Amino acid sequence: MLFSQFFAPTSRDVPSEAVVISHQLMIRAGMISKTASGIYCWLPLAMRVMEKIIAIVADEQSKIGSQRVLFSTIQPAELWKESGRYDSYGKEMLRIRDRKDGEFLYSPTNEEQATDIFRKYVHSYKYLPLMLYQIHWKFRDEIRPRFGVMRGREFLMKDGYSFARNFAEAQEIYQRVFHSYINTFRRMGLIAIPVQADPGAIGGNMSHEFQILAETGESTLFYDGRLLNASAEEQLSIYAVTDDRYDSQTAPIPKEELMVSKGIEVGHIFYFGTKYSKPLDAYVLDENGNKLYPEMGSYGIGISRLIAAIIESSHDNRGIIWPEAVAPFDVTILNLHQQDEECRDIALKLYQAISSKREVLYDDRSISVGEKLADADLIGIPYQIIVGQKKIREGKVELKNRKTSNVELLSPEEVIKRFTSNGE
RNA sequence: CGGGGCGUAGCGCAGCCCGGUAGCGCGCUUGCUUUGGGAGCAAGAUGUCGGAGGUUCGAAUCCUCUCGCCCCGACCA
Repeated sequence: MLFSQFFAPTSRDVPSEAVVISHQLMIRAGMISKTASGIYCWLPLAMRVMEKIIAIVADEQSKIGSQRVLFSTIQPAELWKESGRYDSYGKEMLRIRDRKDGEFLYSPTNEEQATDIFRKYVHSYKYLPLMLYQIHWKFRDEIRPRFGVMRGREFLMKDGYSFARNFAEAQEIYQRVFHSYINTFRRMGLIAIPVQADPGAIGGNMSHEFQILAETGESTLFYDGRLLNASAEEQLSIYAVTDDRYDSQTAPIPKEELMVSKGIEVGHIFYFGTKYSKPLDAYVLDENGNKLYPEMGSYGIGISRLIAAIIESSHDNRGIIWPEAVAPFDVTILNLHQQDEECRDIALKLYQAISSKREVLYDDRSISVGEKLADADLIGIPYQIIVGQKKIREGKVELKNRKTSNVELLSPEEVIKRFTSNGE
Protein backbone atom coordinates (compact mmCIF):
# COMPACT_ATOMS: atom_id res chain seq x y z
CA MET A 1 0.00 0.00 0.00
CA LEU A 2 1.29 3.43 -0.91
CA PHE A 3 0.81 5.93 1.87
CA SER A 4 0.07 8.59 -0.74
CA GLN A 5 -2.97 6.53 -1.75
CA PHE A 6 -3.94 5.34 1.71
CA PHE A 7 -6.83 7.04 3.43
CA ALA A 8 -5.37 7.66 6.86
CA PRO A 9 -6.08 11.27 7.79
CA THR A 10 -3.44 11.69 10.48
CA SER A 11 -3.34 14.82 12.53
CA ARG A 12 -1.08 16.61 14.95
CA ASP A 13 -4.02 18.09 16.77
CA VAL A 14 -6.71 16.36 18.68
CA PRO A 15 -10.29 17.48 19.38
CA SER A 16 -10.66 18.70 22.93
CA GLU A 17 -13.38 16.16 23.56
CA ALA A 18 -10.93 13.25 23.57
CA VAL A 19 -9.77 12.79 27.16
CA VAL A 20 -8.28 9.32 27.19
CA ILE A 21 -5.14 8.40 25.30
CA SER A 22 -6.65 5.68 23.13
CA HIS A 23 -9.38 8.02 21.94
CA GLN A 24 -6.85 10.75 21.20
CA LEU A 25 -4.55 8.42 19.32
CA MET A 26 -7.36 6.83 17.34
CA ILE A 27 -8.41 10.26 16.14
CA ARG A 28 -4.86 11.43 15.48
CA ALA A 29 -4.03 8.28 13.56
CA GLY A 30 -7.13 8.76 11.42
CA MET A 31 -8.80 5.55 12.59
CA ILE A 32 -12.24 6.81 13.56
CA SER A 33 -14.57 9.71 12.95
CA LYS A 34 -17.46 10.56 15.22
CA THR A 35 -20.98 10.47 13.81
CA ALA A 36 -22.88 11.25 17.01
CA SER A 37 -22.38 10.67 20.70
CA GLY A 38 -21.09 7.12 21.12
CA ILE A 39 -21.39 6.37 17.39
CA TYR A 40 -18.37 6.24 15.10
CA CYS A 41 -17.28 5.65 11.53
CA TRP A 42 -14.32 3.33 11.15
CA LEU A 43 -11.63 4.31 8.66
CA PRO A 44 -9.19 2.04 6.79
CA LEU A 45 -6.42 1.90 9.38
CA ALA A 46 -8.90 0.86 12.05
CA MET A 47 -10.54 -1.65 9.75
CA ARG A 48 -7.23 -3.39 9.20
CA VAL A 49 -6.79 -3.80 12.94
CA MET A 50 -10.40 -4.83 13.40
CA GLU A 51 -10.07 -7.51 10.75
CA LYS A 52 -6.97 -8.91 12.46
CA ILE A 53 -8.81 -9.09 15.75
CA ILE A 54 -11.83 -10.70 14.15
CA ALA A 55 -9.61 -13.32 12.53
CA ILE A 56 -8.06 -14.24 15.88
CA VAL A 57 -11.43 -14.36 17.63
CA ALA A 58 -12.98 -16.42 14.85
CA ASP A 59 -10.07 -18.84 14.88
CA GLU A 60 -10.35 -19.35 18.63
CA GLN A 61 -14.09 -19.82 18.41
CA SER A 62 -13.65 -22.40 15.72
CA LYS A 63 -11.17 -24.24 17.92
CA ILE A 64 -13.75 -24.71 20.66
CA GLY A 65 -16.36 -25.95 18.25
CA SER A 66 -18.45 -22.81 17.94
CA GLN A 67 -19.98 -22.12 14.54
CA ARG A 68 -20.28 -18.68 13.05
CA VAL A 69 -23.66 -17.24 12.15
CA LEU A 70 -25.02 -13.77 11.58
CA PHE A 71 -28.18 -12.80 13.37
CA SER A 72 -30.28 -9.86 12.23
CA THR A 73 -29.71 -6.57 14.02
CA ILE A 74 -33.38 -5.63 13.74
CA GLN A 75 -35.63 -7.94 15.71
CA PRO A 76 -39.37 -8.07 16.36
CA ALA A 77 -40.43 -6.90 19.79
CA GLU A 78 -42.58 -10.01 20.03
CA LEU A 79 -39.53 -12.22 20.59
CA TRP A 80 -38.40 -10.11 23.51
CA LYS A 81 -41.87 -10.07 25.00
CA GLU A 82 -41.65 -13.85 25.20
CA SER A 83 -38.57 -13.68 27.41
CA GLY A 84 -39.94 -10.75 29.38
CA ARG A 85 -36.97 -8.57 28.54
CA TYR A 86 -38.86 -6.17 26.24
CA ASP A 87 -40.13 -4.41 29.33
CA SER A 88 -37.26 -5.10 31.71
CA TYR A 89 -34.40 -3.99 29.44
CA GLY A 90 -35.39 -0.36 29.77
CA LYS A 91 -34.20 2.69 27.89
CA GLU A 92 -30.93 1.15 26.80
CA MET A 93 -32.86 -0.71 24.16
CA LEU A 94 -33.37 1.23 20.95
CA ARG A 95 -36.98 0.68 19.94
CA ILE A 96 -38.09 1.16 16.37
CA ARG A 97 -41.37 1.10 14.45
CA ASP A 98 -41.63 0.13 10.84
CA ARG A 99 -44.03 1.64 8.27
CA LYS A 100 -46.86 -0.62 9.39
CA ASP A 101 -46.30 0.61 12.92
CA GLY A 102 -44.94 -2.79 13.96
CA GLU A 103 -42.68 -2.84 17.02
CA PHE A 104 -39.02 -3.67 16.45
CA LEU A 105 -35.73 -3.11 18.18
CA TYR A 106 -32.05 -2.90 17.33
CA SER A 107 -30.46 -5.80 19.13
CA PRO A 108 -28.43 -5.01 22.24
CA THR A 109 -27.65 -8.75 22.65
CA ASN A 110 -29.03 -11.92 21.13
CA GLU A 111 -30.05 -14.53 23.69
CA GLU A 112 -33.63 -14.47 22.45
CA GLN A 113 -32.72 -14.78 18.82
CA ALA A 114 -30.21 -17.55 19.39
CA THR A 115 -32.83 -19.43 21.37
CA ASP A 116 -35.41 -18.79 18.68
CA ILE A 117 -33.15 -20.25 15.99
CA PHE A 118 -32.50 -23.22 18.23
CA ARG A 119 -36.17 -24.00 18.86
CA LYS A 120 -37.00 -23.72 15.19
CA TYR A 121 -34.42 -26.19 13.98
CA VAL A 122 -33.09 -28.34 16.81
CA HIS A 123 -35.46 -31.00 18.07
CA SER A 124 -33.24 -33.88 19.18
CA TYR A 125 -30.77 -34.27 22.02
CA LYS A 126 -28.43 -35.83 19.48
CA TYR A 127 -27.52 -32.39 18.17
CA LEU A 128 -26.32 -31.22 21.56
CA PRO A 129 -24.16 -29.60 22.60
CA LEU A 130 -24.44 -26.76 20.11
CA MET A 131 -22.43 -23.56 20.08
CA LEU A 132 -23.12 -20.63 17.78
CA TYR A 133 -21.49 -17.24 17.62
CA GLN A 134 -21.59 -14.11 15.56
CA ILE A 135 -19.53 -10.95 15.20
CA HIS A 136 -21.92 -8.14 14.66
CA TRP A 137 -22.97 -4.65 15.68
CA LYS A 138 -24.94 -4.00 18.79
CA PHE A 139 -26.68 -0.87 19.94
CA ARG A 140 -27.19 0.02 23.57
CA ASP A 141 -28.45 3.48 24.26
CA GLU A 142 -26.03 4.08 27.10
CA ILE A 143 -26.81 6.72 29.66
CA ARG A 144 -23.40 8.20 29.14
CA PRO A 145 -21.25 7.18 26.20
CA ARG A 146 -17.63 8.22 26.67
CA PHE A 147 -13.98 7.65 25.93
CA GLY A 148 -14.48 7.22 22.19
CA VAL A 149 -15.15 3.64 21.16
CA MET A 150 -14.37 2.41 24.68
CA ARG A 151 -17.95 3.03 25.69
CA GLY A 152 -19.84 3.59 22.50
CA ARG A 153 -23.53 3.10 21.98
CA GLU A 154 -22.95 1.26 18.72
CA PHE A 155 -20.23 -1.34 19.09
CA LEU A 156 -18.94 -4.51 17.48
CA MET A 157 -19.18 -7.61 19.61
CA LYS A 158 -18.51 -11.28 19.33
CA ASP A 159 -21.45 -12.92 21.02
CA GLY A 160 -21.67 -16.68 21.43
CA TYR A 161 -24.44 -18.92 22.71
CA SER A 162 -24.24 -22.48 23.94
CA PHE A 163 -26.89 -25.16 24.37
CA ALA A 164 -26.08 -28.18 26.51
CA ARG A 165 -27.89 -31.32 27.60
CA ASN A 166 -27.29 -30.85 31.28
CA PHE A 167 -25.50 -28.85 33.92
CA ALA A 168 -22.27 -30.84 33.70
CA GLU A 169 -22.03 -30.32 29.98
CA ALA A 170 -22.84 -26.62 30.36
CA GLN A 171 -20.08 -26.30 32.96
CA GLU A 172 -17.63 -28.05 30.67
CA ILE A 173 -18.47 -25.61 27.88
CA TYR A 174 -18.19 -22.64 30.23
CA GLN A 175 -14.69 -23.72 31.21
CA ARG A 176 -13.77 -24.36 27.61
CA VAL A 177 -14.80 -20.82 26.71
CA PHE A 178 -13.00 -19.47 29.77
CA HIS A 179 -9.71 -21.01 28.65
CA SER A 180 -10.32 -19.98 25.08
CA TYR A 181 -10.81 -16.36 26.12
CA ILE A 182 -7.54 -16.26 28.04
CA ASN A 183 -5.87 -17.57 24.93
CA THR A 184 -7.70 -15.21 22.59
CA PHE A 185 -6.55 -12.14 24.49
CA ARG A 186 -3.04 -13.50 24.90
CA ARG A 187 -2.77 -13.84 21.13
CA MET A 188 -3.47 -10.13 20.84
CA GLY A 189 -0.65 -9.31 23.20
CA LEU A 190 -2.94 -8.73 26.18
CA ILE A 191 -3.09 -10.17 29.64
CA ALA A 192 -6.71 -10.52 30.65
CA ILE A 193 -7.65 -10.88 34.29
CA PRO A 194 -10.73 -13.04 34.78
CA VAL A 195 -12.87 -11.70 37.60
CA GLN A 196 -16.02 -13.04 39.16
CA ALA A 197 -18.89 -10.88 38.05
CA ASP A 198 -22.53 -10.12 38.33
CA PRO A 199 -24.67 -11.49 35.56
CA GLY A 200 -26.53 -8.18 35.20
CA ALA A 201 -29.23 -7.93 32.56
CA ILE A 202 -28.25 -11.22 30.93
CA GLY A 203 -29.24 -13.09 34.07
CA GLY A 204 -28.01 -16.37 35.45
CA ASN A 205 -25.86 -17.44 38.33
CA MET A 206 -22.29 -17.79 37.10
CA SER A 207 -20.32 -15.16 35.33
CA HIS A 208 -16.78 -13.94 34.70
CA GLU A 209 -15.51 -10.70 33.25
CA PHE A 210 -12.19 -10.47 31.46
CA GLN A 211 -10.37 -7.29 32.31
CA ILE A 212 -7.34 -5.69 30.71
CA LEU A 213 -5.26 -3.76 33.21
CA ALA A 214 -5.15 -0.08 32.28
CA GLU A 215 -5.13 3.15 34.27
CA THR A 216 -8.03 4.53 32.28
CA GLY A 217 -10.21 1.51 32.96
CA GLU A 218 -13.71 2.04 34.26
CA SER A 219 -13.65 -0.89 36.68
CA THR A 220 -11.63 -1.26 39.84
CA LEU A 221 -10.31 -4.76 40.37
CA PHE A 222 -9.29 -6.50 43.55
CA TYR A 223 -7.38 -9.66 42.84
CA ASP A 224 -4.86 -12.16 44.08
CA GLY A 225 -1.49 -11.27 42.57
CA ARG A 226 -0.70 -14.95 42.05
CA LEU A 227 -3.34 -14.93 39.33
CA LEU A 228 -0.93 -13.27 36.91
CA ASN A 229 1.34 -16.28 36.80
CA ALA A 230 -1.27 -19.00 37.08
CA SER A 231 -2.37 -21.39 34.37
CA ALA A 232 -5.80 -20.90 32.82
CA GLU A 233 -7.11 -23.85 34.85
CA GLU A 234 -5.91 -22.30 38.10
CA GLN A 235 -7.20 -18.85 37.18
CA LEU A 236 -10.77 -20.08 37.23
CA SER A 237 -10.53 -20.54 40.98
CA ILE A 238 -8.23 -17.69 42.01
CA TYR A 239 -9.87 -14.76 43.72
CA ALA A 240 -10.56 -11.66 41.63
CA VAL A 241 -13.56 -9.34 41.79
CA THR A 242 -14.65 -5.86 40.81
CA ASP A 243 -15.07 -3.22 43.50
CA ASP A 244 -18.83 -3.61 43.81
CA ARG A 245 -18.29 -7.17 45.04
CA TYR A 246 -15.22 -6.63 47.15
CA ASP A 247 -15.41 -6.94 50.91
CA SER A 248 -12.08 -6.67 52.73
CA GLN A 249 -13.46 -8.66 55.67
CA THR A 250 -14.52 -11.74 53.77
CA ALA A 251 -12.19 -11.75 50.76
CA PRO A 252 -10.26 -15.04 50.81
CA ILE A 253 -6.92 -13.50 50.02
CA PRO A 254 -3.73 -12.88 51.99
CA LYS A 255 -2.99 -9.18 52.48
CA GLU A 256 0.40 -9.38 50.83
CA GLU A 257 -1.12 -10.82 47.66
CA LEU A 258 -3.90 -8.27 47.29
CA MET A 259 -3.64 -6.26 44.10
CA VAL A 260 -5.83 -3.30 43.21
CA SER A 261 -5.92 -2.03 39.64
CA LYS A 262 -8.12 -0.32 37.14
CA GLY A 263 -9.34 -2.49 34.32
CA ILE A 264 -11.13 -2.39 30.99
CA GLU A 265 -13.73 -5.08 30.53
CA VAL A 266 -13.20 -6.72 27.17
CA GLY A 267 -15.08 -9.96 27.66
CA HIS A 268 -17.91 -11.35 29.72
CA ILE A 269 -19.22 -14.89 29.99
CA PHE A 270 -22.43 -16.14 31.56
CA TYR A 271 -24.01 -19.42 32.50
CA PHE A 272 -27.76 -19.02 32.96
CA GLY A 273 -29.29 -22.47 32.65
CA THR A 274 -32.79 -22.48 31.26
CA LYS A 275 -33.53 -18.80 31.78
CA TYR A 276 -34.33 -18.38 28.08
CA SER A 277 -34.96 -21.91 26.86
CA LYS A 278 -37.93 -22.38 29.18
CA PRO A 279 -39.86 -19.15 28.56
CA LEU A 280 -39.29 -19.47 24.81
CA ASP A 281 -40.21 -23.15 25.02
CA ALA A 282 -37.03 -24.22 23.27
CA TYR A 283 -36.58 -27.91 23.93
CA VAL A 284 -35.39 -31.15 22.37
CA LEU A 285 -36.55 -34.68 23.05
CA ASP A 286 -34.21 -36.84 25.08
CA GLU A 287 -33.54 -40.57 24.81
CA ASN A 288 -36.85 -41.33 26.49
CA GLY A 289 -38.91 -38.94 24.42
CA ASN A 290 -39.16 -36.41 27.23
CA LYS A 291 -38.78 -32.67 26.83
CA LEU A 292 -35.26 -31.47 27.61
CA TYR A 293 -34.68 -27.75 28.00
CA PRO A 294 -31.07 -26.97 27.11
CA GLU A 295 -28.75 -25.44 29.69
CA MET A 296 -27.48 -22.26 28.11
CA GLY A 297 -24.65 -19.80 28.37
CA SER A 298 -23.61 -16.69 26.48
CA TYR A 299 -20.16 -15.31 25.84
CA GLY A 300 -19.18 -11.84 24.71
CA ILE A 301 -16.02 -10.14 23.49
CA GLY A 302 -16.10 -6.40 22.81
CA ILE A 303 -14.25 -6.23 19.52
CA SER A 304 -14.43 -2.49 18.97
CA ARG A 305 -13.57 -1.82 22.58
CA LEU A 306 -10.59 -4.16 22.30
CA ILE A 307 -9.02 -1.86 19.74
CA ALA A 308 -9.08 0.96 22.27
CA ALA A 309 -7.97 -1.37 25.07
CA ILE A 310 -4.96 -2.53 23.09
CA ILE A 311 -3.92 1.08 22.51
CA GLU A 312 -4.41 1.89 26.19
CA SER A 313 -2.06 -0.91 27.10
CA SER A 314 0.44 -0.38 24.28
CA HIS A 315 1.50 3.15 23.40
CA ASP A 316 4.14 5.72 24.23
CA ASN A 317 4.33 9.50 24.01
CA ARG A 318 4.81 9.35 20.24
CA GLY A 319 1.88 7.15 19.42
CA ILE A 320 0.47 3.67 19.16
CA ILE A 321 2.62 0.55 19.39
CA TRP A 322 0.64 -2.27 17.80
CA PRO A 323 1.31 -5.80 18.96
CA GLU A 324 2.41 -7.66 15.82
CA ALA A 325 -0.62 -9.95 15.78
CA VAL A 326 -3.07 -7.08 15.33
CA ALA A 327 -0.91 -4.47 13.56
CA PRO A 328 -2.53 -2.83 10.51
CA PHE A 329 0.65 -3.49 8.53
CA ASP A 330 3.66 -5.67 9.30
CA VAL A 331 6.21 -3.11 8.24
CA THR A 332 6.39 0.44 6.88
CA ILE A 333 9.01 1.79 4.52
CA LEU A 334 9.90 5.44 4.99
CA ASN A 335 11.52 7.00 2.00
CA LEU A 336 12.95 10.19 3.49
CA HIS A 337 14.05 11.59 0.14
CA GLN A 338 11.29 10.95 -2.33
CA GLN A 339 13.00 13.22 -4.90
CA ASP A 340 16.26 11.30 -4.73
CA GLU A 341 16.49 8.75 -7.49
CA GLU A 342 18.64 6.29 -5.60
CA CYS A 343 16.45 6.38 -2.48
CA ARG A 344 13.37 5.98 -4.62
CA ASP A 345 14.77 3.00 -6.46
CA ILE A 346 15.82 1.23 -3.30
CA ALA A 347 12.62 1.98 -1.43
CA LEU A 348 10.57 0.74 -4.36
CA LYS A 349 12.67 -2.38 -4.65
CA LEU A 350 12.22 -3.09 -0.94
CA TYR A 351 8.50 -2.43 -1.22
CA GLN A 352 8.00 -4.77 -4.14
CA ALA A 353 10.11 -7.56 -2.70
CA ILE A 354 8.64 -7.52 0.80
CA SER A 355 5.04 -7.03 -0.35
CA SER A 356 5.01 -10.57 -1.69
CA LYS A 357 5.23 -11.91 1.85
CA ARG A 358 4.18 -9.14 4.20
CA GLU A 359 1.73 -6.29 4.44
CA VAL A 360 3.76 -3.19 3.72
CA LEU A 361 2.88 0.49 3.92
CA TYR A 362 5.29 2.47 1.77
CA ASP A 363 5.46 6.13 2.71
CA ASP A 364 6.17 7.67 -0.68
CA ARG A 365 4.83 11.10 0.20
CA SER A 366 6.83 14.23 -0.59
CA ILE A 367 6.61 15.75 2.85
CA SER A 368 9.11 16.78 5.46
CA VAL A 369 11.23 14.15 7.11
CA GLY A 370 9.97 15.08 10.54
CA GLU A 371 6.36 14.66 9.54
CA LYS A 372 7.07 11.31 7.96
CA LEU A 373 8.86 9.96 11.01
CA ALA A 374 6.22 11.34 13.34
CA ASP A 375 3.41 9.73 11.35
CA ALA A 376 5.21 6.40 11.37
CA ASP A 377 5.55 6.50 15.14
CA LEU A 378 1.96 7.65 15.52
CA ILE A 379 0.37 4.82 13.55
CA GLY A 380 2.64 2.38 15.32
CA ILE A 381 3.51 -0.25 12.72
CA PRO A 382 5.94 -2.67 14.44
CA TYR A 383 8.86 -2.23 12.03
CA GLN A 384 10.07 0.82 10.14
CA ILE A 385 12.50 0.56 7.26
CA ILE A 386 14.08 3.98 6.87
CA VAL A 387 15.62 4.81 3.51
CA GLY A 388 17.62 8.05 3.47
CA GLN A 389 20.46 9.61 1.55
CA LYS A 390 23.05 9.38 4.31
CA LYS A 391 22.90 5.66 4.88
CA ILE A 392 22.21 4.85 1.24
CA ARG A 393 25.67 6.23 0.40
CA GLU A 394 27.02 3.46 2.60
CA GLY A 395 24.72 0.97 0.92
CA LYS A 396 22.59 0.63 4.05
CA VAL A 397 19.08 1.24 5.25
CA GLU A 398 17.82 1.34 8.82
CA LEU A 399 15.48 -1.15 10.38
CA LYS A 400 13.80 0.31 13.42
CA ASN A 401 11.73 -1.55 15.97
CA ARG A 402 8.85 0.71 16.95
CA LYS A 403 8.52 -0.76 20.41
CA THR A 404 12.16 -0.86 21.50
CA SER A 405 13.42 1.95 19.21
CA ASN A 406 16.31 -0.37 18.44
CA VAL A 407 17.87 0.48 15.06
CA GLU A 408 19.84 -1.92 12.89
CA LEU A 409 21.91 -0.86 9.87
CA LEU A 410 21.41 -3.38 7.12
CA SER A 411 21.82 -3.69 3.39
CA PRO A 412 18.59 -3.69 1.39
CA GLU A 413 19.17 -7.36 0.60
CA GLU A 414 19.45 -8.23 4.27
CA VAL A 415 16.23 -6.40 5.01
CA ILE A 416 14.42 -8.19 2.22
CA LYS A 417 15.70 -11.49 3.51
CA ARG A 418 14.62 -10.62 7.03
CA PHE A 419 11.03 -10.03 5.98
CA THR A 420 10.62 -12.65 3.29
CA SER A 421 12.35 -15.72 4.69
CA ASN A 422 10.08 -18.07 6.61
CA GLY A 423 11.92 -17.59 9.87
CA GLU A 424 11.10 -13.93 10.43
C1' C B 1 -31.57 11.57 34.87
C1' G B 2 -28.87 14.99 38.68
C1' G B 3 -24.46 18.38 38.83
C1' G B 4 -20.86 21.30 35.77
C1' G B 5 -19.16 23.22 30.98
C1' C B 6 -19.08 24.16 25.62
C1' G B 7 -21.20 25.11 20.41
C1' U B 8 -17.55 31.00 15.89
C1' A B 9 -13.40 27.88 8.99
C1' G B 10 -11.29 20.80 8.82
C1' C B 11 -8.84 21.16 14.12
C1' G B 12 -7.49 24.40 18.41
C1' C B 13 -9.22 29.07 19.91
C1' A B 14 -10.05 34.84 20.38
C1' G B 15 -14.14 38.21 19.74
C1' C B 16 -19.55 38.32 23.52
C1' C B 17 -19.26 41.66 29.54
C1' C B 18 -19.71 47.32 26.94
C1' G B 19 -24.36 45.52 19.72
C1' G B 20 -21.74 48.56 14.23
C1' U B 21 -21.74 43.17 9.88
C1' A B 22 -15.75 38.11 11.82
C1' G B 23 -10.29 37.21 13.28
C1' C B 24 -5.62 34.33 14.95
C1' G B 25 -2.66 29.68 14.89
C1' C B 26 -2.41 24.92 12.69
C1' G B 27 -4.23 22.45 8.45
C1' C B 28 -5.69 23.07 3.06
C1' U B 29 -4.57 25.07 -2.44
C1' U B 30 -0.72 27.08 -6.07
C1' G B 31 4.41 28.28 -7.19
C1' C B 32 9.55 28.26 -6.00
C1' U B 33 13.19 26.71 -2.49
C1' U B 34 13.88 22.73 0.99
C1' U B 35 14.46 17.49 3.17
C1' G B 36 17.78 12.68 9.04
C1' G B 37 12.59 14.34 13.86
C1' G B 38 6.18 17.66 12.64
C1' A B 39 10.39 23.07 6.86
C1' G B 40 11.00 28.51 4.43
C1' C B 41 9.17 32.47 1.27
C1' A B 42 5.16 34.32 -1.67
C1' A B 43 0.18 34.22 -3.28
C1' G B 44 -4.71 32.16 -2.22
C1' A B 45 -9.48 29.46 -0.75
C1' U B 46 -12.78 28.31 3.29
C1' G B 47 -17.84 30.62 7.82
C1' U B 48 -25.90 30.03 6.94
C1' C B 49 -20.95 32.55 14.40
C1' G B 50 -25.58 25.08 16.22
C1' G B 51 -31.11 26.22 15.09
C1' A B 52 -35.78 29.13 15.69
C1' G B 53 -38.12 33.32 17.50
C1' G B 54 -37.71 38.19 19.82
C1' U B 55 -35.53 43.32 21.09
C1' U B 56 -33.02 46.98 17.91
C1' C B 57 -31.84 51.39 12.50
C1' G B 58 -28.34 47.32 13.20
C1' A B 59 -27.25 40.89 16.80
C1' A B 60 -21.67 36.19 16.96
C1' U B 61 -22.61 39.80 21.00
C1' C B 62 -28.80 41.21 24.60
C1' C B 63 -33.65 38.09 25.79
C1' U B 64 -36.68 33.42 25.17
C1' C B 65 -37.10 28.62 23.46
C1' U B 66 -34.73 24.55 21.25
C1' C B 67 -30.99 21.01 19.32
C1' G B 68 -26.21 18.99 19.78
C1' C B 69 -21.58 17.87 22.27
C1' C B 70 -18.13 17.09 26.50
C1' C B 71 -16.86 16.22 31.80
C1' C B 72 -18.32 14.14 37.07
C1' G B 73 -22.05 10.33 39.23
C1' A B 74 -25.62 5.73 38.99
C1' C B 75 -25.50 1.36 34.37
C1' C B 76 -22.68 -1.75 30.89
C1' A B 77 -18.98 -5.62 25.93
